[in-house]
Amino acid sequence: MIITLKDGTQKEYKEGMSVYEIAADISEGLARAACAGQIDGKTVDLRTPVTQDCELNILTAKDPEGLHALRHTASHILAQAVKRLYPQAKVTIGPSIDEGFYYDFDTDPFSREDLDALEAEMKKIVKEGLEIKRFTLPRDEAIALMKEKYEPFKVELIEELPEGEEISFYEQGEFTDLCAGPHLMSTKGVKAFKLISSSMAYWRGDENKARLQRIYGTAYDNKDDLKTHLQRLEDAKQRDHNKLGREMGLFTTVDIIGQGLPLFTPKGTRILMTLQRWIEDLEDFEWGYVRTKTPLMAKSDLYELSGHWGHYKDGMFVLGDEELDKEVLALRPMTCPFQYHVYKNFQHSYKDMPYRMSETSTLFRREDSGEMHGLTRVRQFTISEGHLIIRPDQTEEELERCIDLSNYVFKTLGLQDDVTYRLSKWDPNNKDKYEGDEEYWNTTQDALRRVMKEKGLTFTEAEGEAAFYGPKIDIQAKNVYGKEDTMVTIQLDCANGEVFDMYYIDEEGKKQRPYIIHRTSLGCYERTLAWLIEKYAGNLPTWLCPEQVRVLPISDKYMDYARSVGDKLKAHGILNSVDERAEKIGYKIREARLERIPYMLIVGEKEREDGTVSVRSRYKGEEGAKPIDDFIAEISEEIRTKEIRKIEAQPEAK
RNA sequence: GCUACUGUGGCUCAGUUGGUAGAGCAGCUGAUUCGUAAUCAGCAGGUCACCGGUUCAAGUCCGGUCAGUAGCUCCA
Repeated sequence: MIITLKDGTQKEYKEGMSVYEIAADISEGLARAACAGQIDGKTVDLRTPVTQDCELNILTAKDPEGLHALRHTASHILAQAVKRLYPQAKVTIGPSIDEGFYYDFDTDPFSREDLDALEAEMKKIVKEGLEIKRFTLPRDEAIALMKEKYEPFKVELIEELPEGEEISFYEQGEFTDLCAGPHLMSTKGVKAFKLISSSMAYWRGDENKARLQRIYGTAYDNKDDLKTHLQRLEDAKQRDHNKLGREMGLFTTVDIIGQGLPLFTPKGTRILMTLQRWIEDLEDFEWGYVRTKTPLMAKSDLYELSGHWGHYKDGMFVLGDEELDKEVLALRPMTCPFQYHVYKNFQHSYKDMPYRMSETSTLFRREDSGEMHGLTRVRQFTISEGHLIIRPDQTEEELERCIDLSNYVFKTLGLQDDVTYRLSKWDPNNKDKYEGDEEYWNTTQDALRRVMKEKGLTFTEAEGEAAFYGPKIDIQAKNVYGKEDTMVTIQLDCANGEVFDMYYIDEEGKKQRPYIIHRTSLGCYERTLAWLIEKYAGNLPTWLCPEQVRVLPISDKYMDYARSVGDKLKAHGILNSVDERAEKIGYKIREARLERIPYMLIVGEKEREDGTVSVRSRYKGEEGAKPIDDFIAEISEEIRTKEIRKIEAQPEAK
């Protein structure tokens, strides 16, 4: 058979040679580095026999799939170490993930000391250089083997495999695990690894099932990559908005006020207001929205009609007792039905459509106590909410415009490269959670999919992530720890027009049902602020800074001039303060840098005489003296265009 | 909500086997009036998250509550 390698060279081999044998034939070094193979684009185990002409690629830890195999092997080594130190522990599953691997065990919780001991045991196993052997068994024998080893979770997994499926096992020394592979040839290939943390996880992600102990780790084929990875985790902690945002004095939380209820300081509020004013003006003046202001609470009757009472009551703050009180109110977890009633207040013609409503909307959601995190998951938050009441024929055009708007917003904030798109679908196996039938969901999901394809977006599809009334386009972003959050959501809803008896008058004077698009443009302000802090490590673009310029007089002889500079900046709408303290100029500069002020204007005798300011910026460092009006013109332009400038002179970390 | 860990002045931390709180930074006051990454001195600030228990004695031990962190589950 003829094998075509990655570089295009062709070689002839005897039929049935394994991927590993071919790698060994190419070079010893390649065989040593090999983690997996790829036959005609399909990732395979190194032990896989090659039976016909094909394109063969030997994957090493430099390839993502190769690294996955290595980490998967690392997870098996972990499992083996756990079985050695805790023979009563039951193994479950242990896949590789983007950042490393994990393995879930049914056993007692692990402490950090336990993890260190396991790490030491893993090092031993790696050093033992155990050969990893693969074998397959028919179903009953596979079950028998796992029963013999008292591994009930594995038995359950095998029982669920479809009839006739090849059931493979990997064996290394005394440890055998049910596994589809691929794996390295020997445990010694896992050259650098670290156990990161342990925590609880539910068997099959179901909170009613067994509680397992999950150990997270990461692994590489060399120590340098591991070191880089661990360093990156450290650096990420420094950018964590929950730490940095507090350090910068943007927000705080107070025990006695409650969980998930952040307080914004004047500085933090300034940033939020800058964002909010920008979004409101953008929507109202450029994107054809009308603004509403609707109540923060409503009678339970409203939520009963909207379906939230049935689907979401546990997530709402309910005021009053249904049993005792005549009237029960609830704080709103969304704005939908409120805006529907604004629409219903007027009779609309087909010519008025689309009717695009927007609201800077504060919402309340009773998140479980373990769910809160910094500014990204809170109980009270404000979003750039909006509902577009549209004719069905306008669906695609309006969906596209919603995507365009949020793309424009992200681009302006410099965040467009960090987002991924997701089509959030219903779960056909869990119909109770959703309103509407199969046909409704297929039609609406198809519409969203079509729009995303037309926009040329790459996106993933996720079952069970839809709203109960319709599917969503979710725009996702990751925080510094790699955890994903929804930043913007665009939802198609063809059902609530009927539920709320909304209509418009068509060309023939007849009533027609509109469709509804639920959408955000920037999403949640708190969450966006968190994202910005992490993205820019606190060094926000000038237009978003709560203090854009600080005026630093050399001594208080020049204080009057400094104040006049400050006033002049203020008159031009430039946020600034004058440092009036009797401190050395070097000290004042240091303070301003630590506070991440983009521009410092230093004024003294020379400046007072010739009407200039000495500019020091975080972008260019020392910029020299220039006329104050020139500086104002420059910074005004930067703010007006919302320019994102790359910071060259990094402020010193504390 | 679940599991583990954590909780000392605004921030970062110290506090030995339980003997009754300490530093740096920030703050305030005074002095210094200064040319580009920390001027000097002094002062003030804590019922050691909260509640209860053990003890002659608890920041230190035990229980509960609240809050924080990671992960799980959830996120209309």
